Amino acid sequence: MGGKVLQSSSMANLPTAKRAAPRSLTQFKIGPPFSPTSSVLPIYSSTGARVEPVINARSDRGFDREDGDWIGYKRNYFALVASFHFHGQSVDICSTESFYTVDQEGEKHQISCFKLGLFDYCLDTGDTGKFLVQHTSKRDKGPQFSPPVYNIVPGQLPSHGFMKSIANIRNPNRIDKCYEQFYLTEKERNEFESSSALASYPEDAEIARVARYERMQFSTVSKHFVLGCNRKFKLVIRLMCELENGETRLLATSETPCLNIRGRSPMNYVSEAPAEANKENDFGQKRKNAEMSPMEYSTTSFLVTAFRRVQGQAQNRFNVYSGEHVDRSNSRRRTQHQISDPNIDTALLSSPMESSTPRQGHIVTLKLPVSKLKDASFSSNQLQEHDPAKVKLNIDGSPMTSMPSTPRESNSYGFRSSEIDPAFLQQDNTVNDALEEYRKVQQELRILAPDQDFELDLPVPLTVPSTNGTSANSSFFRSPPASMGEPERLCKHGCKMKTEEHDKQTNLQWMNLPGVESESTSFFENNTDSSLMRFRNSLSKIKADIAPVTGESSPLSDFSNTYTGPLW
DNA sequence: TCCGACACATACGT
DNA sequence: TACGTATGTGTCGG
Repeated sequence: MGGKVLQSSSMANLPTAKRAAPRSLTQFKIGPPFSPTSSVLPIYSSTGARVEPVINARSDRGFDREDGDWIGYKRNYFALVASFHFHGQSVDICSTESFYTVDQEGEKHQISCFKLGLFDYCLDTGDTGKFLVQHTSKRDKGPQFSPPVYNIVPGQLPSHGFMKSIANIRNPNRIDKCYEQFYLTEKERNEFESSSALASYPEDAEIARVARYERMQFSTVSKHFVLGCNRKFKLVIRLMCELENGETRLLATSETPCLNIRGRSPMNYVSEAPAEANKENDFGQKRKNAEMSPMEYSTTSFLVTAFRRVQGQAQNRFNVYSGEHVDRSNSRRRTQHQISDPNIDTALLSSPMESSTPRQGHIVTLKLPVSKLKDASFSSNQLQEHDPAKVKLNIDGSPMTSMPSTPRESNSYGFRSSEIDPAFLQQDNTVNDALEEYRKVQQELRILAPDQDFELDLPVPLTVPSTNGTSANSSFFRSPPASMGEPERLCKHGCKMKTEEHDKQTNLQWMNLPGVESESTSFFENNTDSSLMRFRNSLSKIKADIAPVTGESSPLSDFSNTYTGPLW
């Protein structure tokens, strides 16, 4: 691990997964960085209709629930899958439809390609893109990469059970087949309408349906990882697009709740009795259960630009979000374990200057350079809340992942809809209710204050098409191209042995594994995404501002009671 | 105290 | 069932 330079373009030592021809890093390089005030841009189809992106993501390995906190270990791997789709649209929309966006200046830009990436965000320092590394299966002996940024089309998130079942496959045939679930085949990517988005995707780069991140670690190499001071993170999925001019823009983000990343130091166990932490070797590193535990965090395209206009609170983005993610995601743990209150915990850990814990204060104060002390002091009482609008997109992404990977609904290899994450399939009702509510309220706002611009960005996670989608007949769901030929069947000694019948049997057994059936992946248990709650709260504020002016009662008064179901 | 490097144990795929 | 591999983590030393 240590001492190795992060590689972004090498394909050496990767597993025997099916891969596209090597390509240059520049094809994956993110374009110019955002200006600090840039924000999430809307997406429109060629007809001018607004389409709402929904990000679905889940961690299948590497994080544990402990005393109400999410815990990860720097030494251990974590895994994550992410996909996106457009609300109410088929996942094959990119083969028939094109998209454009409109920037802050009102300028229209054609979208040539969608991209999706995984980024880290350090709540203690506000740093992003500095800590994640991806290993190959060779671990210390292999190279390390920055997490890749995928060229991606809409897709369906595979279930935890499915991901579990393919976590360690080594059979080349299975790997090949698996690869075809996660990436468009040659045939699929060649079947599109000339005016569609898919026509403008890079020809020489893979196109993913689902972004798969395996063997990920929070790097211990980073110089920024100072003495356990930076240990609270969020993982952020960003849906981006590449414009015709080559620039990259942000379209939506989804993030985890606060993750407490433990290193090997006893400092990372401050919420435990020191003696307890030191009982275990290597400073309390706990042996982890080998069972993969799922962790879900769906969603969000959100924004608050409207509130700036309506309420005149230009800085409200931060205020609106501040603390809310943390509070909501940890609401239950707070009542049960005060010591694990993320804010209290953070105050101790990230405030060396004010810490009442001699060990921490002593260590950090001694070793932190002045500049770092200055940086650390800001987080004495609160974390640096992640602001998706203030991201830097000039972070290189490795073009490679360690494994190929995602299931389609059904194909010639027998993948079934049960391998799609059930949570992904259950979003419709909740989200449709929210969407209807949103439209209703927006209409009200226009009536109440016609001279105001109430162009609210929809913050709700949106849904997959349930019945009217064309997935079943989509070119995205066809068999892999014959040109790929029949994979050579070899035994472990390299002999061509397996018969076709044997292969079928093997695949059937694989598909019938108990773990393959979908299981609950409700990781954040309806608390994951606070964007809808924020949205509703903010609408209420708008209502409160407007209602007195108009002096009329409004259905808006009942907004908070309109929808009482789970938000996500 | 941190962390790279190596070693070992165990689970799992074939 | 043997074998090889992936991964969690124990340990040493700089």
